[in-house]
Amino acid sequence: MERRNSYRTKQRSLLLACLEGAKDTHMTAADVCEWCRRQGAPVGQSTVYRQLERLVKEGLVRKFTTGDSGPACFAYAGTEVHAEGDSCFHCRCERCGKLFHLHCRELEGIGTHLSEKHGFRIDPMRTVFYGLCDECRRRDG
Amino acid sequence: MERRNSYRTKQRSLLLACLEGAKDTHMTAADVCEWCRRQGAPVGQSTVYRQLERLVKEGLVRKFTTGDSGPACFAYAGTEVHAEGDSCFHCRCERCGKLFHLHCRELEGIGTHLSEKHGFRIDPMRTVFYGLCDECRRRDG
DNA sequence: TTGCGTGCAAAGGTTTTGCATGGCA
DNA sequence: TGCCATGCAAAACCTTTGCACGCAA
Repeated sequence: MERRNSYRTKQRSLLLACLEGAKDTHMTAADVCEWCRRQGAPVGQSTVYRQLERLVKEGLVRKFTTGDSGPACFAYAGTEVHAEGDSCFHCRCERCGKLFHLHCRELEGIGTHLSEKHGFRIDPMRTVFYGLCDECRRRDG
Repeated sequence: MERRNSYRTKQRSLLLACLEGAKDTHMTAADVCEWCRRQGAPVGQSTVYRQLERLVKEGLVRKFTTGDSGPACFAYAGTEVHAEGDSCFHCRCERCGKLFHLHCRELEGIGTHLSEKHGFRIDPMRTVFYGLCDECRRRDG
């Protein structure tokens, strides 16, 4: 297998640094774009999309498609939080649209439970819990 | 609790009939639009989107996303009334597309857990678990 | 030098929104 | 009659693509 497409450009490093520096969150393509701009090194959005796609293919970054019609989220893969096989689940608030991620033993149990009792192997990367976040619940009831 | 937003319009019935008549498939908003047109009763796309959204909220219809950046899919969820607080979860196989209903004490616990420990009130109506079903797992690995 | 990567702009496709009209209760 | 729903068109949104230029190897 030949090693193609492997130029190490400034932009690529920048994107990787961006996501690596935000290990406990996830960012949309737009977030990444914005972050680069603020660093004083703007990166074209096509490049952002293309590099992110490549990084996902290479396994350095994980992509979450959240189910609603919002943008996809990306997270650095080289951490505990979003590591392979790890059960990091996401919650989307239907009111404010915010996306939270949850890392919790108890929730990991549901994966096991689903698998053992229902024969269903859940994909945490694709699964998003919809509901109402604490903040919105307090504010609006 | 007042009963708002409950006009029974032709369009609403039509959309419901469309999805009910395609129980074993899923349709995109465009598909539904097209179906209505062929029935000789075209429905505006805004209406399709707005009604589908409402039907999803009411629990009569389920909404899915395909993972790639394609359109969302909708499927009839059944006539059974999902009472408030009822934890009927749905699983969708990403391989074969099949939809499973899960009614299970253990899973009900996650609602409580999310609420108590994470301040997140889950909406089972809207939440879908994505993953791999038993059948596909056996067949394809 | 070679060819991949970049960036701009434009296209593409899906979903949402504003507003006047029409229909249900 | 009083709302709510509809429908058109336009906007908003996210993502992809074409193409010329720039940069890494």
